[in-house]
Amino acid sequence: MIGCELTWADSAGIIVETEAYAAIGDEAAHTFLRPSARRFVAERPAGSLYVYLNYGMHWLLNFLVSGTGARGFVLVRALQPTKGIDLMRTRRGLSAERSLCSGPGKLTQALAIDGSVHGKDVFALPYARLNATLCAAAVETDLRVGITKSAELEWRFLLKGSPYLSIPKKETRPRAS
DNA sequence: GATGCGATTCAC
DNA sequence: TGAATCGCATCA
Repeated sequence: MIGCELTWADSAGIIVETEAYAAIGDEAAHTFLRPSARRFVAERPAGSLYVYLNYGMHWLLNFLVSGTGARGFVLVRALQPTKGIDLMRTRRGLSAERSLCSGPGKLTQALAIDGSVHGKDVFALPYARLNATLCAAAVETDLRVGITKSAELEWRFLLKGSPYLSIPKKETRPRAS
């Protein structure tokens, strides 16, 4: 999904950062502890939006996805704003384009996404659209952010070199001698 | 019912 | 570094 443009009503952005959460065996995923999340995976089609309130204040946007034999969620963590940027500035209460969508809670605020769309099929929403814009996006992986369980998995995906990431890739720089 | 804990963000 | 703030799971 890195490099795809997410259009949401009046605003849009290119997805530059995501994280994967597996429905089975991933201790950091909601499915690991929550029956409601497991039911969601079992009952809904791929493309369903899983939107939940984090820390009591931030809406986080996930897509239910289906792979070869495995299902799970893709958390959208950062966008490069492309449309409705002034609208985003108003919703975010700041002007720096770099900061409008550089975090999972920031981008939902910028796009005005909240729990009212939880469970909806993104392909059935008239005002939502997901389309590829980059044919050969350079994708890097990194450890997931803010995770304590199953923390060793490199399931964060980044558009290489993008200035719109929530956090830059943790570099394994060669030790100075 | 009470308690604890986050897939975060922002100000100090 | 800490506060804001709420849904869900767990336990009494």
